[in-house]
Amino acid sequence: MGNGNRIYRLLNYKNILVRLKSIGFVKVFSDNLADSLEVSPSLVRKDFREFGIRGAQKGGYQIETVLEKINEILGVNKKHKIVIIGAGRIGQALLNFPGFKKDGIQIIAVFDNDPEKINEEAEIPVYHVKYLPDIIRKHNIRLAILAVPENAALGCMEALELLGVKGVLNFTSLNLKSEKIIVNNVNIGNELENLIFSITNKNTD
Amino acid sequence: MGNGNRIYRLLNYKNILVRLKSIGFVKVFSDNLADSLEVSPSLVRKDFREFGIRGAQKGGYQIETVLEKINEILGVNKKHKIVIIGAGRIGQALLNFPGFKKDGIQIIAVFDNDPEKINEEAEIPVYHVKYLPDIIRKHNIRLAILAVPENAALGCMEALELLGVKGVLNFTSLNLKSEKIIVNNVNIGNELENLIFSITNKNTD
DNA sequence: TAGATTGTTAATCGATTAACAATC
DNA sequence: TAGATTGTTAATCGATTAACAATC
Repeated sequence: MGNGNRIYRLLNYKNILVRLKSIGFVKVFSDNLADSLEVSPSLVRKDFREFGIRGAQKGGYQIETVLEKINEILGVNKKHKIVIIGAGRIGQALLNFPGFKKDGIQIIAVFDNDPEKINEEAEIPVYHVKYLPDIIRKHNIRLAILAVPENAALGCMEALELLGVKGVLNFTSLNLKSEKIIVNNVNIGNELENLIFSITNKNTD
Repeated sequence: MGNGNRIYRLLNYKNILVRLKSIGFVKVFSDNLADSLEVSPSLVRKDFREFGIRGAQKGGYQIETVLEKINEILGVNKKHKIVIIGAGRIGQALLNFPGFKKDGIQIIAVFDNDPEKINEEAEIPVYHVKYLPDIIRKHNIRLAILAVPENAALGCMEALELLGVKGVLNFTSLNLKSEKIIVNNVNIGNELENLIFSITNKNTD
């Protein structure tokens, strides 16, 4: 945990600020952001101070400045090359996911072990998984998205560890951990079950 | 927040217990689960007590009993009928998502406004979105998965509110809120950016 | 019995909020 | 100036852990 939630808040601030900017806003107050994210204004100011984002005592925060700083903090100013492992439905959905098309994110290749899925001539090529080491080394790739069937997940993780990959976004239902790789587990099944719990136990006030 | 994290832990306990059961285990100790989830044994015991799951002072917890209780708490013993709005790549990936095939989850229909995507004869039919009200009322549906383009998200939410839907699992990049509906926002772009932050700022200890 | 594990209370820890002086 | 907002400290709140009596 630590300041884990802070980063998610930062991402939310960013989304709001991008929208505000697009409708011509220039300044924003901690109060506005607090309302929108349902936290206290103190927390917004504290978050900003934590990352060295400074406001003006009277004029609030300059949206442009805050956005630049947030992008710098998040590291999205730099190019990030990623690969997707698994060209099944989830892999393909992620390949075309609009949220990955922005910022510095560049999908280099997709991998699968099904010959039918291979397409080395595509704009973003789909290679057989046996070429994974070559491509990762050639492009010095540090990030991988894992969208394979559950029974292939551990094997992929081992390969990625050996190849020196630094981060994995894991869409399999296996809760993966690694000493060498930072893993972010996205468990869609759990998200649905959590929602089911919430509507079942909703406090009807 | 509140006990929000507690439910996610419960889902993780469940996943571990299912695996333990499948390899023939009968009992489990708070210590084992604590190691696996990287929390303290006290917390495991506290979580269980909170939901009325009792162990034996010497013999730990009966896996079968705990699983039944967890499923009861999560409400997955009951049938849950859901619809998916949006038959694009994400919608289709979710339609075939293995994690949704289990438990009491039943996907009734998919909706889209693109005539090319309509397929009313499929095993899980894809209807034009104009039939959304009919189907929701007919099947008394309380859960919807939102997988539409960003610009259609707010309109869908309004419709779902009017139709009395109780919960929405939102895959659009818009952070949705509602007075009437419990919304669980799954922002895949944010998850990737969070991972990028983590590998950029990793403390190399 | 001795040993081990639960159930539960008290202590700790960290995150969030309230409050307010500084200042534009 | 008066009013409003930041920056920051102290207070609060809640979640987690430590500790240990109860007990099998």
